Amino acid sequence: MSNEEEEGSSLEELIANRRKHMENLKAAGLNPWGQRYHRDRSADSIHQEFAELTSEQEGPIVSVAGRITAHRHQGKATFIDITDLSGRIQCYFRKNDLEESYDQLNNLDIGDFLGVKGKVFRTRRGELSIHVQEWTPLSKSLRPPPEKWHGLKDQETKYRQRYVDLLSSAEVRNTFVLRSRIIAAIRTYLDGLGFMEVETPTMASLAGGASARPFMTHHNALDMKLYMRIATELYLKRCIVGGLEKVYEIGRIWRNEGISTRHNPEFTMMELYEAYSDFEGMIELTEGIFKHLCDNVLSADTVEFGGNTVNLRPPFRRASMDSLLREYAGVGIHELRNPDTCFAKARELKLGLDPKTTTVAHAIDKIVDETVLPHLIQPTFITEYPIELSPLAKRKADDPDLTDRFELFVCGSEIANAFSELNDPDDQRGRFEAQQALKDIDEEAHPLDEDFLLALEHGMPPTGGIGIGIDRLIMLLTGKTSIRDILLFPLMRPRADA
RNA sequence: GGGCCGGUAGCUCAGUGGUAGAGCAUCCGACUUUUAAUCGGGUGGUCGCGGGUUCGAAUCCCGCCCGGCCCA
Repeated sequence: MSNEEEEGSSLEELIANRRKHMENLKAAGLNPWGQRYHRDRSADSIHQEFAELTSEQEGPIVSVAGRITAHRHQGKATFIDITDLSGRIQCYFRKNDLEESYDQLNNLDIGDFLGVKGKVFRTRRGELSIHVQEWTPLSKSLRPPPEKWHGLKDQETKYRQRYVDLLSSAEVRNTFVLRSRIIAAIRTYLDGLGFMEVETPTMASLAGGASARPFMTHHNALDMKLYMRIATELYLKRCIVGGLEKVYEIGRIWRNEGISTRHNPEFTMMELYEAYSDFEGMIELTEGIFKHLCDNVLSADTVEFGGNTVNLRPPFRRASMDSLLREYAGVGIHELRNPDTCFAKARELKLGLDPKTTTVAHAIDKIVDETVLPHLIQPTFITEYPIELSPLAKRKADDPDLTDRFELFVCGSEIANAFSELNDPDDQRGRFEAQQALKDIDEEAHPLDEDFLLALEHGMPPTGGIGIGIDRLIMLLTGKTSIRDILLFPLMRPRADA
């Protein structure tokens, strides 16, 4: 042909082309950046509603809006696929019907937003479509989307530019829709049980309630050091002291640790406290949540995760840490609480732990990780944690070296952690002090929280509490083995040249 | 922090020492029920960045950046 301009397909030229189309639309009196648009159907609802429509029949006039995901120009007829969050619908444009506006279709590009109005019909080839009578540009996409068939594969771009990942993949969109539904279902379930959702500080002068390194920040006006929270536990228990009885919080937690397929520095935790309950009550509650999710979100009892089929329909297996250690490590929990036995076992397992820089609690944790967890594919409550690992949990009545606590593991991954809450302020002070004694070798030791002890001295009823790692749970329910695939915008190093 | 793998056109990928390729997208042309539309013709590259070896480097060597997987 004889175009005077240099035509090319470098990114700059692709953008220039789209800008030219934008100008052409403006010149034709069409606004490429659109206005509010009334749509009376979603793409999927049309497929639902007119599933039985035959090629001989004619449906009503409908209006839909979405992104152009395919463009099949065929002389005096054009097919354009419009995709919205619900799905895709094909739109059919004829020159006879549209007169001069038909020619303006040339100025639409894949990726643009478009509103259409027309009659529902079924094509010769059997595809339900909209015979367009009116179309309205809603927004221009000045940059080209990923390839239509293979989509976006590059992991780095998928994470750095998640919007591109989302707009080019219904599967990715569905993962995040499912994430939202899971969290909504948990709220619905807890609200139905009479729990109230509360909000506690994400920044405070102390970061307690868990073993982790916090992020630090600074408040200018007060000129004070602040920590980002690593758990919600100690504030939620203050709520129980105050008589709120049944509280939960679904909120962001920050832990200053490495990044891996299971760790992002900020993540979401659900913590819940119920007065007059205990860890047994938390088992019932956990199983209730899973049952609710199976029935209302998954509509299934099993999920595929990392090559395993996991049955999430309660009840789940319960096993004490002692029995599991005896079975898989050949040593009981009471023996392991002895530092000599513990580090001898660690050496035997080649865990590379140095007694001078490692606490017994950490060593026991590692031994369990190494020997027991790989065997726990199906949901399993590990119960009766030793006191060293559980500085905020109530002692077992018949064995004060153990606690009324459990953790729920699925596919070797911790999903929940719960216990009967320690409400004896003197015992709690002792536990905090024991943590302080470890500070030299364990920088993640719990800080001593005087204000929390003051609260306990006012009296906290017997209470059951639980924390559920929402991201881990969502990984499990969506079958994603990397946390980055269920976080919209995972933390990335900045690009040097971008 | 360590090991392995990867970074080439807007996207998906070939190319392992001798003139940078394909498909899709894009541009031009044909085509009034197509659908990964089809057919014909074009355009498009700092081969992640920086050094080195070589007559010659996307390719070999060294360093760095970013990402993935595994390990600690």
